[in-house]
Amino acid sequence: MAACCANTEPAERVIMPDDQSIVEIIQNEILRRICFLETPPGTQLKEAELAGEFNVSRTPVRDAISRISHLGLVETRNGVGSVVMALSPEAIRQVYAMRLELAPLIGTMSPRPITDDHRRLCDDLLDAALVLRVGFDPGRYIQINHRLHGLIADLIGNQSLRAFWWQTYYQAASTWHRLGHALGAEVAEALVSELREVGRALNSGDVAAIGHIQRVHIGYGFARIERHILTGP
Amino acid sequence: MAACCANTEPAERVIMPDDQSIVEIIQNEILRRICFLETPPGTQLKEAELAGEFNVSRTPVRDAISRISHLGLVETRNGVGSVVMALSPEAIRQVYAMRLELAPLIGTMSPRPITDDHRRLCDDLLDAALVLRVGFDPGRYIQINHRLHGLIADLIGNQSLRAFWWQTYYQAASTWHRLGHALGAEVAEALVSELREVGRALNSGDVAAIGHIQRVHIGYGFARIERHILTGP
DNA sequence: GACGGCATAGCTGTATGCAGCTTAGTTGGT
DNA sequence: ACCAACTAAGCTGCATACAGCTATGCCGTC
Repeated sequence: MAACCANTEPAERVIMPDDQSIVEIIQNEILRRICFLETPPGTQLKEAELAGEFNVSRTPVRDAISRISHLGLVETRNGVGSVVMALSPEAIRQVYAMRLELAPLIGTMSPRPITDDHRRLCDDLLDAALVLRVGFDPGRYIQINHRLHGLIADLIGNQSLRAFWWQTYYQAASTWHRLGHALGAEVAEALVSELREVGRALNSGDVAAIGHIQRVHIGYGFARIERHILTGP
Repeated sequence: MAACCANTEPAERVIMPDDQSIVEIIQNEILRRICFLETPPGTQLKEAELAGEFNVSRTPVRDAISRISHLGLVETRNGVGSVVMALSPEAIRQVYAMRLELAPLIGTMSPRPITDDHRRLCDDLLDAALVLRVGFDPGRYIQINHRLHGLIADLIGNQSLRAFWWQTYYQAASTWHRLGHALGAEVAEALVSELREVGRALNSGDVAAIGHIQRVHIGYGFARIERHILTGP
């Protein structure tokens, strides 16, 4: 569980002995808000404001924003501010193309062992998703997706792959979470299917299967995005 | 040529209209020094010292170091300093495993067109490598390798893949450049072979071939590292 | 009424000061 | 001679002040 090469990883360990610095806390919180659509594209991330919220000075906030700038989700311009950006349709396509390639590698590149915790979490998420199918709630949908992503990322043994998996997740999340608001029933149904398949693979102890399940459902998600959002290049 | 998702990319365009900030300049310079072994593992990166060198305050230097911290090549500890780290043998293995998977994708994920500039550069590099074969010079070896990497990265059309390609390059470079010092003749010979094959592929206009050539030679390089450096886990 | 220039408010970029932490060296005691 | 505690130096982490840039709204002019 080395911390190396795992910047964008929220490090939400079971026991969190406060070993992450203030900058990392702020960084992860900003990322979470972006992919949870709490700060949708167009929102200004004012350093002074965030500084007041976290009871720190502008310095750590500035550092946090600077660290996540490489994801392309935030653009900072001098004299103007840091604004949350929606990735261009072409960028989204490239991110998804990358995720389609990375997914099958989850099971082939030294995956980590499946534990009962993983199975339990998957069951819980499935229950939550079933509730979602009846009455859709965008916030809960995003949260379930997020925790499912964390579950799968936890099975990735290769540090580089795990870091890339998180990076592309954050880049893609904002866009297709926005889609969830539009067509709740469809994505809820898809999420239930995905969780059922993942649960089956977990019970079989087959991490490779999970990788391919991801590959399949990322493809479905991308098709939905292409259909409903992406119009221009 | 969007700047999105391309943090670790040195942006050494033909015309560099000074559009990169001071932080980015310092960031790229630090990374260059690390992978050129000018600041070998164990070296302390003192903020005040670098600040004096670039005629700025500690703030931008601090930001630059913070931005590259996610690569695992620098570890900053409070009260101690920022020290250049050698990746653990296991981390190196994982980075190489990742590069072996990424390489074939260069040709399949919307590669960019080959131009005469690419062919000319490859010829120049081959000439330089031939000279190297007679009298080996670690510094020149590293530089040729670096420019070859830049050439290949320039053929990658997918922004995510290009960013990952750069990230894993920096992570791997320091280690196998260290190896170059030890066995000059062998790596020089390998570099000549690689450049000849890349040149042939460029003349055929076959970017996919270049991806597979990379895959092959990364495998060779990794085997050399396993043989000569990696001993512990 | 419309347009151009200007002033002003607000943000980021940078410099600097200070507090806290770590380590190495030193000094005193046993 | 050895060990322990202490002291001082040096570094990072954070806070704050200021300079520079940008956008917006206002006012004067045509």
